[in-house]
Amino acid sequence: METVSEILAARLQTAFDRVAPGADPVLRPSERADFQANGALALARALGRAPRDLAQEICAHLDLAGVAEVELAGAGFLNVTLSAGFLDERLRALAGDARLGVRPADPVRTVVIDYSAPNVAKEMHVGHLRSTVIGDALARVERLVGNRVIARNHVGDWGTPFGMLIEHLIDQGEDAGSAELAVGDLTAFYQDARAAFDADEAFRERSRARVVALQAGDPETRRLWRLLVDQSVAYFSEVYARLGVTLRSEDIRGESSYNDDLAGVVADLDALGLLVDSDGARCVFPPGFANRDGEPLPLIVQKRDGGFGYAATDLAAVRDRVTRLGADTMLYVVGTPQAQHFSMVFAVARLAGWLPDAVRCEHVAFGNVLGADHKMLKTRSGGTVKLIDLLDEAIARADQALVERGATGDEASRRALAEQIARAAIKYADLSTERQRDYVFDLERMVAFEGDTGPYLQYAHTRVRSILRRAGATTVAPPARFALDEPAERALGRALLDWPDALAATRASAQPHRLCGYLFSLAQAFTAFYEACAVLGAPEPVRTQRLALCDLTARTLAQGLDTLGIEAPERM
RNA sequence: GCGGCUGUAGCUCAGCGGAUUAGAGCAUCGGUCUACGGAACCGAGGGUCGGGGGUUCGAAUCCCUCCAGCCGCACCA
Repeated sequence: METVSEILAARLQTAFDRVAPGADPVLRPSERADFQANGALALARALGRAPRDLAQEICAHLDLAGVAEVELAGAGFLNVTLSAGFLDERLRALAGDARLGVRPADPVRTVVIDYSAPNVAKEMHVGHLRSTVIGDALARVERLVGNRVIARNHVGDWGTPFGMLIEHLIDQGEDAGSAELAVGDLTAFYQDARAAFDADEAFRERSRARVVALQAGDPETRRLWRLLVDQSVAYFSEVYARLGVTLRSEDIRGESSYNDDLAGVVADLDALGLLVDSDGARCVFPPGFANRDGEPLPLIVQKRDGGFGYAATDLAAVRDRVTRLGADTMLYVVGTPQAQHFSMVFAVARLAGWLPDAVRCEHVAFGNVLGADHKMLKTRSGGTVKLIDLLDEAIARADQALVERGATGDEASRRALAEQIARAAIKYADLSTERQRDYVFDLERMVAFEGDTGPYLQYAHTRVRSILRRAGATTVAPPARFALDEPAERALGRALLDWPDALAATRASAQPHRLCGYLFSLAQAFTAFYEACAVLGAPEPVRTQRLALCDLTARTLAQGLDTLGIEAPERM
């Protein structure tokens, strides 16, 4: 079904086109009405006319019969107030739509989302939290609209550290070593390897030789490497499961999976005449990038020693995703520090013709997670914070809160609920800020049930569900009409109709915090309605109408939370 | 030095070129209760939107400049 804003936009466009073809009506949500169209003001300047007169003229061409009332206000704003009949019609359509007004993508597009990207034999820490949580939310958003989503987990599984890691595995004994990795004690494993490397010249020598053997494809070395990778992947899968993240092991395409393509990337760049030899390194100099001395900045695809840089891997991945996967959109959910790197990689890919203009390719950058001191989040001893420790801490706090509030039921189900709340707390806190900013990690606030938090949204959902449970009906009959006589009813109805637009805004900007903001305002609209309007005790036909509003609210909240990767429990 | 990101209420954050009082949440203070979960709701106080210029009828929003913080700037990913 068409969304409310689409219907309005189309009608307004028609009117504006009559006055100035192609002029943007500048339709926006309004605090003074349901929507406002500000386009007349900008247009007035372009045409050298008086804004109010122009707005008046547009108004005369505007046909909103059966949709809304328009009022000319201020300097030339068009205030749009949706009519009761129109709201009724749209809500009845919404109530009968299993998709809650979200149109399936047509045509279906292929969206490749690169996210999470932990390193083999290294702990998953807070640095991976944002990529994992944001990427997974974006993947869910795309799936919801019906696009074909291909998740790519660009795991760090290659490079010089693996010589050292494999030698350490040998020293430790395969069984002991892999056991340590399997239980997720990756920090110790990596640090011990590092310590040996730093302390022992013989170990260093072996490590270097091991890297050579690995790259040469020595079978025994590859077997040991595979062991490291497999153990780590098993651990990652566990973390994803506990976090409620949809990444599967099939989504993993480690850096190593592009090894066979790297020589081809270099050769093709060379054939295209883009390759420049600089101090022995083979580089591409995309225009518009300068180093600290103002010289052109290279993207190094092949190092002086013949090894390939990560730029080569990223270029190979771009090519693979465009040509083999057929990507229409590619999102890279990677931290902000890599902005320049990605912008160079994309620029080179475009130069080489591997990235057609029609393919949207975007670095979905995000800021750091900070501690209470506003510095990068670290443990008290200064180490990195394990992702899983963060989750455990949140679970403990959520569980404690449940106990304090006298949660009933057995310990196992309470614990399960605490885990749902903890996931909601952590994910919502991460997703609800504009992603480019750094944000302060404060468990106390995140787990709180008050305010703009994940648990508050879950709670709002349980309250709606409670009403529906008491009503006893498994399916709520759509009313013959939504009267919406109470202001709180009307506000809730309006909020429900906005869901597809909120989703669209989230997609266009790759900003999950828009979805969070929408859900929070929906929850607030519901609680205001809840305070003002009795549902079960209301006389018919109001009761049926209000029950339908409750049903839509419950479905929208649950759907919205699910799209953020957050569960919506029935009770809490 | 060049480039990027950030700077909005005591704290954490929204804010789409617009309309008297720049919004939320938390915290503070004051209210609301026999409906359906008070883990709620309503209200109040609290802001030179980092500073200064400029464009505009109109700027937190666009442009310039300065300040502060973080990050990047050739063979680690």
